[in-house]
Amino acid sequence: MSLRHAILGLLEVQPATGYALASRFEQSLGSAWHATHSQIYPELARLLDDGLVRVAGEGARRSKTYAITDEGRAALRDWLLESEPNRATRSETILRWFLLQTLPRDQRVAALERERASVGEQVTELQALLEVLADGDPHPFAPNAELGLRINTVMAAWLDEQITAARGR
Amino acid sequence: MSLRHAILGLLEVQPATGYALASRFEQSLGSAWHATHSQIYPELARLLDDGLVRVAGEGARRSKTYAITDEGRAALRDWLLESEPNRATRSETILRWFLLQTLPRDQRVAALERERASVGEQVTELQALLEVLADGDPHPFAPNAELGLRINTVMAAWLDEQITAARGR
DNA sequence: GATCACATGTAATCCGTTACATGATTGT
DNA sequence: ACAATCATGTAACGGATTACATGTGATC
Repeated sequence: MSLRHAILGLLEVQPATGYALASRFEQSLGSAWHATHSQIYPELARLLDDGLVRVAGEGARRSKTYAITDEGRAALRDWLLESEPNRATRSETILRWFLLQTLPRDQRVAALERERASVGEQVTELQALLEVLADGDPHPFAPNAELGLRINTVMAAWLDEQITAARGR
Repeated sequence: MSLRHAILGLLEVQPATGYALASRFEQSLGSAWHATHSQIYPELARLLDDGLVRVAGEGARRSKTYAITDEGRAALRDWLLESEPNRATRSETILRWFLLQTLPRDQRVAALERERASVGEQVTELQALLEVLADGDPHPFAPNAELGLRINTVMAAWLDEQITAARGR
């Protein structure tokens, strides 16, 4: 149940509304896990039911701000330290790259070049994000962007090599 | 529908039984996509229904060997070249690493060290696999292991830095 | 007054995991 | 005989995506 713990982690940093969680998900955890409001709201209701979060305040536009409880903190800690990690990863992007190797040379080169451009954009975005983060006060999830940037950098280098290899025949 | 195209990609390399596909999934595509026989068999039935694969032969133990059809090749090519890629990634491992930053220092260091050991093992396995692949005749999916190795290497370096940073306070 | 961003929910469908269930062949 | 591996399937459940649906507050 990763969604549950991702939400607890975000709330541990700071209380938030469901809506705010949806955006922070993308900003902070986007390169590792993804969720939209239609998953987040029902899960918040379940977390409330289980006493792992509480409603810390209600604001404008019927908004409810949720905060993690001590029980929630214990559940997060337990998951991080006691549970057996699931090491599986899922990346449709990388699956595509692998399957491109079944295509004829010219089609493969063209597709690899499009992928390379896309990863280049990703790298640029992450570099910009890191500069913003370097200015503001230190954010607990700042290292996430750094890891994302480095992974994207090796992916770009791999694509470059694949392009060179596919062209050079 | 990534599963469908992953199967088509594996069959494009070589015809196989559902059982063989399940093992090749792990070997060749494991670091990008994961599937077990309970997904593979029903999907093969659907692919057969849609004319994207055919039964190329039946062998011992009621086994059926499937091969990709021209229609299947066209569907794979279309997906790779014409469809909008889904760039989302999902890694419970990296999510964990991010959430570890919510833990107190000593617990965080211990957990990071366990993660570091696990990535170290992964790196060793991939290096061994690459040596095996370097011997045999060139396999279309050999570059996959190389990318996996490089990503794991930057992850190991990142963990090392996190450990140093967490200790040094 | 219109539009945009904030804000919350549900329903239908699809995909993935885990568990159940069975049988054939090979090697010891 | 027995165990391991090969081989194929189904069922139940849970998680994720997409679509539907509605309302509030701020800004132009």
